[in-house]
Amino acid sequence: MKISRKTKTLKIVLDLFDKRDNAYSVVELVSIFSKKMNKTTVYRILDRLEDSGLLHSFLDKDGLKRYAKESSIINTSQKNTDHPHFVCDDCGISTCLPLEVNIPSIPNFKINNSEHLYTGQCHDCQA
Amino acid sequence: MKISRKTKTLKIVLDLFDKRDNAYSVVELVSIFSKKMNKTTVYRILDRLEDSGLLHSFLDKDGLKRYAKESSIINTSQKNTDHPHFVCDDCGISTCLPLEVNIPSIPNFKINNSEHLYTGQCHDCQA
DNA sequence: TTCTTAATGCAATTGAGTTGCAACAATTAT
DNA sequence: ATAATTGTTGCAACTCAATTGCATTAAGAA
Repeated sequence: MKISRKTKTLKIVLDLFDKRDNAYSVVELVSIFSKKMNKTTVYRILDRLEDSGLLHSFLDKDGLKRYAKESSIINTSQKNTDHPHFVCDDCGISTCLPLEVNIPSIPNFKINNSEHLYTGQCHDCQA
Repeated sequence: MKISRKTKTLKIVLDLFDKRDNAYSVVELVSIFSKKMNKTTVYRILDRLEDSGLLHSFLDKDGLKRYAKESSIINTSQKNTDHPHFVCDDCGISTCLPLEVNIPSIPNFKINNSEHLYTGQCHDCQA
């Protein structure tokens, strides 16, 4: 799928992701944009942006969906979704980690996809 | 927390995990036991079993909580929760993978916990 | 400027998971 | 063995992220 119409709301969402490389939960985004667009619209725009390859998503420890720019990982020859993600237990900030993910080969299992989530403290939250 | 009372429903749940080493989603378990106990009871028993260290849990790709025996990983000197999990895209079967998980050290990040989820085809579902 | 249809807003709905509370039953004390 | 204690269960209601149907709006093409 491609983005067929550059609407006002779409630009607002893209602006945020252009400013920062963090990953945002949908809940956060709905709240951030609550005065500017409907919650359903947020969900649908994120969906579209993921389909079109501009964003990617993952689930955090609470099962909440988080989105980040597809390009927000620095070094990547690999498939972009296959990098680990980090979520700070304290402040909730969430980022893509510029790390290689090596998919193990396991007898009798054909692995198509992997998700790697790390949690802990980010730089600012370490005493 | 410890299991203080060995109730009938608790035994029913334990029996299932004793029989098979797979990981089950709570939704599956609620369905499996629907004639024998209330859905809330299933949730609470699983909670208790995890607290007491007999089960561990993780979230699958759909954000559904899955439980498996704490001992269902074969070789382990490491902390039990830190092994990868596999969920078959086709049949949904889910298992713990007997693999080492090496937690990377990343400047400015203190990592306390990691979750690793692989999806693809299990042995039976590969053509 | 008009037409086509993608995109939006709103309200209602779904589904996993949680909570309050009265009733029940596993263990402990008598 | 019986009664008292309190952990456990069932039920109904609820929370909250996410989805859906439908009428309305607006972006881009004709």
